Amino acid sequence: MELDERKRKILQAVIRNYLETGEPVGSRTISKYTDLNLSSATIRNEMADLEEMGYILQPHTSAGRIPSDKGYRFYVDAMMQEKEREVVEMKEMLVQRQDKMELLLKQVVKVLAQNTNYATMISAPRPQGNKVKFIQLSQVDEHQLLAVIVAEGNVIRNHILDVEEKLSDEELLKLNILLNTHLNGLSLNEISLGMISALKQQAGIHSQIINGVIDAVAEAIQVEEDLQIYTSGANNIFRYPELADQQNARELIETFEEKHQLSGLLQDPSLEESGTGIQVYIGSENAVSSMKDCSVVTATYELGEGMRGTIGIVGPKRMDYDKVVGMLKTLQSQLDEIYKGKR
Amino acid sequence: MELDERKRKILQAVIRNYLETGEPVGSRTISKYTDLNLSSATIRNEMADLEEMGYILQPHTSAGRIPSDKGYRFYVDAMMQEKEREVVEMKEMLVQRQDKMELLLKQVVKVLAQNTNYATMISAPRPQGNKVKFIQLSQVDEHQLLAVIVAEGNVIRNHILDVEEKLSDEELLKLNILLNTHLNGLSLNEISLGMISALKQQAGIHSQIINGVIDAVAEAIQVEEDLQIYTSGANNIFRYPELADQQNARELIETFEEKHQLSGLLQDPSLEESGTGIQVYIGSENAVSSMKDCSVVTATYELGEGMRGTIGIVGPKRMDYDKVVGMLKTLQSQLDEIYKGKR
DNA sequence: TGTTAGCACTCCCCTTAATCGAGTGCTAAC
DNA sequence: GTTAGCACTCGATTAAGGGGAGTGCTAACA
Repeated sequence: MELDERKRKILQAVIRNYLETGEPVGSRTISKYTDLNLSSATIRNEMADLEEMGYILQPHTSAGRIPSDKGYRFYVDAMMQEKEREVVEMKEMLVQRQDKMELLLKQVVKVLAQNTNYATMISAPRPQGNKVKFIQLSQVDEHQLLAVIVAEGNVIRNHILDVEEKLSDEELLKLNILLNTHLNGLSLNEISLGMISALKQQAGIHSQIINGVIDAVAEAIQVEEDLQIYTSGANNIFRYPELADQQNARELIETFEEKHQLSGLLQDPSLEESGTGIQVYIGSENAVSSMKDCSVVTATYELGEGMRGTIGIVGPKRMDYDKVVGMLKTLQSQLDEIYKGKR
Repeated sequence: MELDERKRKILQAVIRNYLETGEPVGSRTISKYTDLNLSSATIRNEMADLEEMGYILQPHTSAGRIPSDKGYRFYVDAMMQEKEREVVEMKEMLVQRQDKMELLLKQVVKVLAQNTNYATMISAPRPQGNKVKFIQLSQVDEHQLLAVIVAEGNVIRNHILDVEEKLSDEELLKLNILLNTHLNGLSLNEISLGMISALKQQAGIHSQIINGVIDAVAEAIQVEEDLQIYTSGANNIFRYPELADQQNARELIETFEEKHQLSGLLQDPSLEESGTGIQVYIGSENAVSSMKDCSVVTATYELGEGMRGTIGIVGPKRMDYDKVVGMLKTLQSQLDEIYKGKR
């Protein structure tokens, strides 16, 4: 059987309607809803076909139809094609551009959650380069040294080191030069144990300090395995009865609290796959079991210097894909602008 | 009417039983539960008295009794007195002492949530001192300066500044000395506009940089109004039917997502009030409306150098106060030890 | 005077039955 | 190919009824 124009229209009408109401939709509704001027009986025939083809299904006999995952998939694919052009102007919510990355990300998910009424999540952009760019040791007070390590992508890490006694300015300068000349431009793999012991030797009595610095360096430039994830609006799931029953709600909330479960969805930022970096997972298409009744829309964003992260929206399968995709697109460009404006 | 020994015992039995089961408890149960050797009829008489006195109440006629807020209050107060002595050894979960404060706090709430099956929260210790301790400007690359500000309590803030052109080492040194001599030891109030313009004048062509530094300083030493709050185990509320209905659950989850609502509970760390720094809010005793059916136990902890934060547990009114208070006490001492071990 | 047994009564909760109605599939006519 | 009509299905909602836990009260007992 083929999915002709009329079937497509009916399918779309069913989905649209279901997106709005959350209730199974019957033939009579469609008959009035569309401009096809067909009677409910005809619609019924077509719907029976659509069901046979797997695009829609009945929760039980003599209920209306709801879209199947396959149906949603059809709808999303169709919509995405249209979406390719427009990048709407989004509200000026991000206007006060925060310098702190963390605050920015938190704000983004929050605003997004408020505007969409879905649960949202974002992974912090992870630097691709992970080389030491700059190291600075300073004496903070009698017994404390401050080590600042700047890695590529301006990832900064501070580390307080305890020392027995105050270093003189010359000693400090020497150590700084020593560290910078040897470590700058190196990645984690390139720092060998041999090099470290050589450093220690040159540092003489301050070899202990080298240890502390190396630790800090390692921490700064290693690609963090568990990416930072921020979430917001998890409570929105209560808006959707089909997600809000005890068991389900609890699992979902837990997933959002234990953010590591989300990393699977937010990892792998491959801008290539679809041209826009936007992907839609419907129902069991995503691997997180607690989200098997949800849809997840993710978008890869870029924050300059090849720093990439992923932003995601989790909602019911009947989510307003149209709006969500639009928002994510806007956000992508906004984030880009923020980065540009920032420096 | 007076709360004699027997009444007290019965009240305690009612509460204990209710804590376990979550069901209203009847006279017959108490008659067997306690070692008073009284018939259910006698218990009934006493219970009627207790109800009249406001310690317990009936959800509806011909149901058992449940503790009122006043009843809980009695129970908690009585228990706290006993509790004053013991500080149990807690599991060695915090053994791998984290250097990063953030990680430590996250770990603490998580472990606590897992062990208690309640929702938990913690506020990061806020420094009392808020004076500049040390400032360091460094050239990171051609067009970027790194400003590091260390405030008292070793609160460190980094700030990347853009500059037109590279500064020479002498210039940098001059600026560093300028900044440190003028700003060290000052609090936010003590940095006047006059001082800033004087600084700018002395900085000459680099006055723009001063602006950036001042911004960073302000950010570093201002007492953060909204304290950092970490939470965990909010999903645990689903374990308790009396909290888990749609409306309630949603509000609670939201409260835990929007952490700022929690700050009221975690602010004001006054170790003085009760000797242990542990406080219990029952039902509407706490100000957060979504928690009117919950009890909240908070404990002030100290992480050295007068840095104080608060840790809190939110659960049903029938929470296991005994266990919770014990845990919090242990935690207090553990955190203290961690701090000591750390430096 | 305090304690207890007994009993009628209350009221929630659970189960079962009945009704309702939206929506279907099928058939026959247009 | 489309439509009207109709019997049918089945979840949802409502109603009724029995069961039972627990109470308050009274009267008897130590």
